Amino acid sequence: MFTFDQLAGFIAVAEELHFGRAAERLNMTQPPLSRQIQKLEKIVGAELLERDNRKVTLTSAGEAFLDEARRLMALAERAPVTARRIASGRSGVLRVGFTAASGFSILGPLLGELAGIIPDVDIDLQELVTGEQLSGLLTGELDLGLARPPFDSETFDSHLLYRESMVVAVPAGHPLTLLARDITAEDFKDEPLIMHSPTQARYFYDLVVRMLPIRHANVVHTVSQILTMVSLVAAGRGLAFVPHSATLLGIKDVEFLPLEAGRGEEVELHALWNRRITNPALARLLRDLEFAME
Amino acid sequence: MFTFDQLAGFIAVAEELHFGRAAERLNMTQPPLSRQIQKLEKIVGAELLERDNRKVTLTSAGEAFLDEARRLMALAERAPVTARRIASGRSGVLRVGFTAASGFSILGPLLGELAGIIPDVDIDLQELVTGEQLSGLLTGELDLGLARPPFDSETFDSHLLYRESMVVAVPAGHPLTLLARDITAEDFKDEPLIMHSPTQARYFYDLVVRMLPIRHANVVHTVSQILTMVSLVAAGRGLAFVPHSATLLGIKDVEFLPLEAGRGEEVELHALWNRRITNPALARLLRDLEFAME
DNA sequence: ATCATTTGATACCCGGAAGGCATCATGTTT
DNA sequence: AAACATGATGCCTTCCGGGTATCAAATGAT
Repeated sequence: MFTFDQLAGFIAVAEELHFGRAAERLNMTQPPLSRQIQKLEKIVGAELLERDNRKVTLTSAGEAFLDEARRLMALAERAPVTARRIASGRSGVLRVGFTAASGFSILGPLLGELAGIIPDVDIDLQELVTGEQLSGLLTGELDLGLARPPFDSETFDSHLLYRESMVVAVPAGHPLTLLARDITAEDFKDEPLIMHSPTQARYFYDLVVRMLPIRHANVVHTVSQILTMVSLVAAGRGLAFVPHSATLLGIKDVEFLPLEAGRGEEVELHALWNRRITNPALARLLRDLEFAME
Repeated sequence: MFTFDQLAGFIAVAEELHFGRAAERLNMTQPPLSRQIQKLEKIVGAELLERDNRKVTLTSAGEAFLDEARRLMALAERAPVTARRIASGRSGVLRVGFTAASGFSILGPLLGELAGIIPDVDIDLQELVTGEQLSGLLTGELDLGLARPPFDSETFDSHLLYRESMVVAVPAGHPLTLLARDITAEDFKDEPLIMHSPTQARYFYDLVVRMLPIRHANVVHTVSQILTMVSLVAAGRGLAFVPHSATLLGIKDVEFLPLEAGRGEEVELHALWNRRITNPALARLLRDLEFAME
């Protein structure tokens, strides 16, 4: 394999068409340059220059090789620059997981903010439930998650993004929508309930269980995605407790009713990340966010 | 400037993630390899590998640099070949990028056509996704691409080669294969979907998103190569939307189902090239093609 | 025709870089 | 705690690349 010095030498000679001047340009003397080119030609296996003891010309193979040589040099000069940019967090890829619910509320503004702080970093978005985000953060497939508690604060660091209240999704025209007052637990006694999955959406499940004594009899479905829940409500399969941002989904034939004051616990959405940060772009983001918060 | 040996050393270590094995592969001992990498890191100005006294991992800067290093090595290996070809009297080399999907349909006939128009030009084929082809065309590493929209028509000129319809790839014996009718969007409601990468395979991604109401919930993988998608389908990981030519891949345990008429949008394959043409062989090809089309 | 000039190639020498061997340092496993 | 695994370091030797001096061939002026 040839060396970069040989390429640089060849480029210089090809441009000057004169060994002496090329050598001067390269801050060396002519003899080693001559040998460099000879060696290069031997490695390439083709004559690149025609020496005619009075002038130097490029062969057609030499012209083609000059192209390649320039390309190689340009690439070789750029490579460390990009590597340094990534190491400093100024560019690269940030893999962000988000839950369906957050996608309809905070994700847009958050992306705008990210674009302000790390504009050269590509954001790779993946919609995942909290559990998937946690395992993604552990394996390093994900850099940042937008998810709900609980998660292990030993391994994950986090920042509270916002709280929102829970509301009840009911099919349009349902008797409860006619109530003049806020909803209470009593109102659900005989209503079929679409429940959160205790494994996939543990946070909501625990929350709802805490809010009202469940009557398992009435649980008609257990699902993990808010969107799915609301769709089922729209289809008249029952009621569901969903975070307020679900109202932004724009699903037809569903109404959202506020819960009795005090009973409507609030749910949280956190930005969270693995404490063992490996992605410089994330390190930079967090550092700049710290500054912004103080 | 670093040397090709350092690049080769880095690539070996990055692939083996083990200095000893990498050294063995390079027919050298471990100590000089360690120093080689250290020197390379010093030159690049960034940590490329994380040594943890038990295992070696790539930093994100290292990942990016690995990419560049591979490109450099590939380019460096190809350069002498093209030079020799030209020196041996053939009039040039045309470097053609193609997508895996096009490789199974149009590539064969196209090569025949090229051989008719520019018989003395060697064709250098590389399988690349659309995004890689575009960057290759920009840097001049590629002369001609066979790829799908979108691309910037300011910098690239193109010619539509053909259209084909999309089909659904399902694991053999899947319930949907028993359906007597064509598939509709409703049929996927609860099916895991193997999705195209929004960055690497933007065209397909946009198309599929357009075809069926976003149900991110069911996306199990995002991949960029059609072949990978079909393999994942074969492995029973889910369904996938692929162009009709994927049926030619001959992968076992996959069936392809047509989409409901009207819903199955057609996808396009274009031949495209950089408007700033530098390769005379490409100029000749295009000129002769113009003649043929008139 | 001869000789000075130009320009790339060759001969020879020297310093530094890269590889090999032996060994160290550190973390893991039994 | 001892053996093991694995990357880093120290030291020696070899070889490659650059420098100086010189050669070789072609040109052109007298």
